[in-house]
This record gives sequence, C-alpha cells and structure tokens, in this order.
Amino acid sequence: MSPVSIKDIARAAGVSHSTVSRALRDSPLVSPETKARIKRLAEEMGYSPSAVARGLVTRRTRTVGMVVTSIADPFVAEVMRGVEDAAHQAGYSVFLSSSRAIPEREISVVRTFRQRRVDGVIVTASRVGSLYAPLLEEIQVPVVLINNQQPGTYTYSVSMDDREGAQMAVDHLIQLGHRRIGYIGCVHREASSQAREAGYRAALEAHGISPDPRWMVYPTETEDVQNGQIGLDLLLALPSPPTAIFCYNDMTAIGVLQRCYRRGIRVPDDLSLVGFDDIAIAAYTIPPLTTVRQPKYEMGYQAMEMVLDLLEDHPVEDVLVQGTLIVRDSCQPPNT
Amino acid sequence: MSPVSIKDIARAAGVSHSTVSRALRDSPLVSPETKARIKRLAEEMGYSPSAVARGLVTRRTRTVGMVVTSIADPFVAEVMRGVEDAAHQAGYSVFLSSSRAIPEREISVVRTFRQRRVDGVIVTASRVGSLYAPLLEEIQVPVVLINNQQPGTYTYSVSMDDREGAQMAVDHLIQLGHRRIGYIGCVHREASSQAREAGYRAALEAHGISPDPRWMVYPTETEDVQNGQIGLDLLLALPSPPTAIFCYNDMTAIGVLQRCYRRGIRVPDDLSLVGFDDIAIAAYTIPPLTTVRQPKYEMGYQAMEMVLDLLEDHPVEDVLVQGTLIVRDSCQPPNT
DNA sequence: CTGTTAGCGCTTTCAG
DNA sequence: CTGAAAGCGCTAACAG
Repeated sequence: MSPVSIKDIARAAGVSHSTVSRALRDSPLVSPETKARIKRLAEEMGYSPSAVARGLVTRRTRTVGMVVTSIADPFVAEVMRGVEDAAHQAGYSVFLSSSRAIPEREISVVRTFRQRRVDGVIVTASRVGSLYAPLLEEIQVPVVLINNQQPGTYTYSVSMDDREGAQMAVDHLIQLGHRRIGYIGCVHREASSQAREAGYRAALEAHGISPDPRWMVYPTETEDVQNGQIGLDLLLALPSPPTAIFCYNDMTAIGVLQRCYRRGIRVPDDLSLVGFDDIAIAAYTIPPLTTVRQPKYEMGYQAMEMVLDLLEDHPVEDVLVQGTLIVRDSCQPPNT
Repeated sequence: MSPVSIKDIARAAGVSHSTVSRALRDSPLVSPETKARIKRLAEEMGYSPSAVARGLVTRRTRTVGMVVTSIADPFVAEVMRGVEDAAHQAGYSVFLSSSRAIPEREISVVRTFRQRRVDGVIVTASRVGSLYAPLLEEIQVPVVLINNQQPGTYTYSVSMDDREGAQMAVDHLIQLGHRRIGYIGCVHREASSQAREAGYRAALEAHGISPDPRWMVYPTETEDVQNGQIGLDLLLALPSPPTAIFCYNDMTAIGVLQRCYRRGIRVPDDLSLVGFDDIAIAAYTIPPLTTVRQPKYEMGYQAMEMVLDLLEDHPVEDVLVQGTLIVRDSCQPPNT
C-alpha cells in the first residue's frame, strides 16, 4: 500500500539499503553490475524517492516560496513563468502564494513557507509595509525581491530601471512634438510610481519644458484601470489639457483607452498614449499600445538564479534591468 | 545556527520532547500550566515546526501540485486563484508547475510532484494526450481535472458546461435578429471546442436555421488571437458573410476585434461578436465584449475542495458548472 | 565496493 | 498527565 522505499528494494536485491541509496544516486562506490540490478529493480517496483525524507536529512528541500500580491496580475504571471522555468531547470519546485496585500495573510504565507523549510523566497511587486521586513528576516533563507516598493531593505533584489524607462517613453512623445504631457501615477506602488515620475520630469526638463504640477495626477483607486479612467477625466478638465499621456502602466492606459472610447476621443488622433510593462494584451488593444517593456520573464528567471547563487554562497549583486520602448500605434504628433 | 527543534524546547523546559510535541499541538493530555510554559518558550525561542519532518511521519504533506499548460494564461490565472485560496484556507500549500504541453515536461512535472509526496494533484485545461493517463495513475493520489480535454478519463473533474454556454451566446445573437452567424473554433482544445460548436448548432437549429458548414472555421494557429484574426478573414471571404460571430474564447474575439480595427470594420455596427470565458480584460476591450462567463475562480476553488474531500474519503461527484451570459457592447441587431 | 550505525525533527504507541 | 522508545525514508560517516 504505502510506496516502496529503498528498504524494500534492498530486501529484493539482497543488499543493504545504503547500497541502494548509493546506486540510485549514481555513486561511483557501487559496482556497475549491482547498480544496474538495483536500478532495474527500482524501476520495476515503481520506486519514487521521497523528497520529504531527503529534505529532512539534507536540510535542503529544493523548493522556493514565491509570494505575489495577486496571482491574476498579468505582470506577475510573466514573472512567475520565469521563476518557474529557472526553478524547474535546477530541479526546484515552487510554492505559490498570494498575499493580496492583506497583512495577516502575508504573515501566514511567510510563516508557512518557513515551516515548509523552503530554501529561498521570492517576492514580487511587493506593496508591503513595515510588517514585512522582520518576517523576512526571521525566515533565515535567501530572499530576493522583484520590483520592491520598499526602499532600502537588506535583501537582494532585481528591479526595473523605472526612471530610465519612463524617460524613454516621454522622450518619444516629445520627439513626436508633444509639449503638454500628462502623467497618471499610482499611489499604491509608491517607489516605482515616483521613479517613473522622475523619469517623466527628466525627459521634459531635458527638452526645456517645465512640468506643470497639474499634469501629474494620482487617482487613488485600487484598480489600475479605474485609475486610468479617472486620471483621464482629471487631465481633460484642465484649462489646456495635455495632448499626450504617459501612464504608470498598461492597465492604466487601458483604462484611459476605455474612457476615450466612451467620450469619443480618438487615440492617437486626438490624444497620444504610452503605457508601461508591455503586458501581453498591450499588443492587442485598440489601437495597439506603445509602451515600455519590462523584461518580466527574465526578471523572474534572474531572481530564481539569484537565490540559487545565494544558496551556493556565490557572490551576487542586485540587478537593475533596462526597459525597451515598444512603438506601436497609440502615439502620433499632436494635431493641435 | 540550525533552527530550534522540539528537543531544544524540551531541554529548556525540562520536559521530554514528546510533551513538547503534545503541548504545541494542544493535546488535552498536557497540563495547562506546562502547556502554557512550553508555548511561551517556543515563542521566545523562535520555534517554527518543520512541515517536512511532520510530513515524513504523518505521510501527509498538506500540499497539492497544480499543473497548468501556461502560467500566463488569464483563464488559468483565475483558476489558480481559486485553488490557492481554498488551499490556503485549509492549511495547504500549492506547488505550481507549467507543462507547456511539452510531453517530457509533463512527465517530469508529475514525477516531481510524486516525489514531493503531494496529497493531491489538480490539472487545468489539460491539452494532454495519451501520455498523461498512465502517469496520473501511477501517482496514487487524488487527481482532479479542470476542463479536461481528454474525454472519458477515470479521474474526478470539474468542468464547464460548454454546450449550454455556447447555446446561450448564440441564442442571444439570434434574439438580436442575426441569422448568419459564424463560429471560430479551436483545434487545440478539441473537447471544449466541439462542445461549444454543438451548442452553437443547437441554438441555430432551435430557431429553424440550418448551420452552413462554411460558417464554422477552425484556424490552426497556436495562439488564440491569431486564430481570431485568421478566422475573421476566412468568414468575411464568404459570398454572404455572417453578420455575427461566436468565438471559441475571449482571446479569439480579441483577435477578431483587432482585425476589424485594421480592416475598418466597426463592432458592433457592422459585425456583432460574442466571446467565451469572460477573462478580466473582456470588460475593457473596445468595445467591451459580450461573453459567456466561466466561473473560473469557483472552479479552482471547487477543484481544491474536491481533493480535500477525496482525502477524507468523502464521496465526491464530478461537477459541471454553468456559465452566464454577460451582455456588454459588442452586439447589436444586424444592419443589413 | 558494501554493510552498520546514526540521526534529520517529528508523531505515536506503550508504559508508567 | 508525562516519559521512553520506535520509526517515517533517506543520507552520511565509519568500518570493514
């Protein structure tokens, strides 16, 4: 009934269980013949080594815990893909948990990971507050943060160069001839929103345009799409509204697009739009969205590689990845 | 250095480790005083019980393995949310792995889950072929399939009533006055695509319309969006093209929308469109998409509950969930 | 090359 | 109510 163990195989093969253990792990300390015999036997008996028993003795489970704020977020999904691929390749499995930015849940997730003796933890797009740091500290394993929103932590990280990316986006708009450019930010992800705003300002200033404070709006909805919708209304209510808008991210841009459709504003004819992230759907909005691509998959992949390195005591450095501007159809020169 | 164990606590408390074990698990066999003392000590010493050690002895790991074809699929993401929520609530953790419909990878994923001694397995939107069944059989734990594309398997399942959902969608179109209605199917998910086609036909026939075979197209791209684009071209090339299209899923509909935009066809003015799934983005396409909602989150949630029931030897029955028609703005009466 | 012996951290009889 | 002992399935010295 219960799964066959090395002991069962040992008995069947007439050897000790440690010989079986060695044979199965291709130790050179076993004669080729017995090794072959044992392997065949294991196969026949349907043996599957117990990772939990192994984990208990080696004190390495070959698992990592991944905590995300939302599983359904398309950005996060791509990152997860990268993490999972890298993990799978290295023989690691990944536990997935969503924190939903609910403090109690965050606590219980990390606590659970700790109990499961994961070898490392990866946290994506953390919106978390003060609660987190101590928790992550107590877990005693490598923790790498992806696009952390909590400045100055002690952990390792892979992050997007938000400032640079934003600057590219806005520069593109300026090259097209826009001068009044709005920015719809995000209050829930302060660090990145600030950085993107900084890039936005830098681009404007580099071209001798001094950013009007009213061009920068920060709706407070929890949903990005909503933020975009409201942000657009805010911006269009200005005496002389922007001819182009740089959005915190693609979902925000989609909200803007949506509102434009409702209000009969044509994009890009009446208004140019740039997003951020390049989530999959950005290529299929109407019109297809010009945006700054974050190498999401790679970021996840690298984060996983980083915990692997950390686990082997290799020196690791935080990585800062660069975005790339993806020009599609949501921008054109201003017609006013 | 190594984490504190019950032995350490036992030593500190001057009791045996089994007493500590009992106390920590709130056994009534321990006096309230010592129980309290032990708990306080555990807390102070930063004790975290080892789920792996516990798993070894109890032969229950309180984990489930979830295999998906693609992590980045928005449909799958919602299902995962449901699974994870239900799991979390029951004190379970979930391993996530993507098969990418690559046979070797599927094998290695299931094999790994088995080695990890997961208590159950959930498989979503399996496109898998013959390879799978034997593997799932060998794993010896409850397996529940969500929207399985492999008819007649021995495992438990939660599935969408595709036929019924499709019929609702097409019926809606007919009510609006459409008579020539196209269907863009999906060759890669045969079971559900067939079922949706059956619902489509049933709706037409119920209204005395005999479906023209040319109205049903099955582009063979791997990407749903592409299928939609090509499907539209195919349908519009017909002598008297449909005035409405029912799409296999929302991503397909998005492809159609995209192509319509390129070709200058207005939706819903010139063409009505219905999708399937109701993925998050469907509410934000232009125009917002009328579609059939699959209760994705609930399906995942129920799948997890099903493995929980199976684990406790409760009787379980396969579940067939019903969709609901979500009317948005992509349909109107035909203008021709 | 192979077997014996411990022991990973915990639960669980079985005796007190 | 508490302790002693065994054992989950495996790895890792340590002897042969």
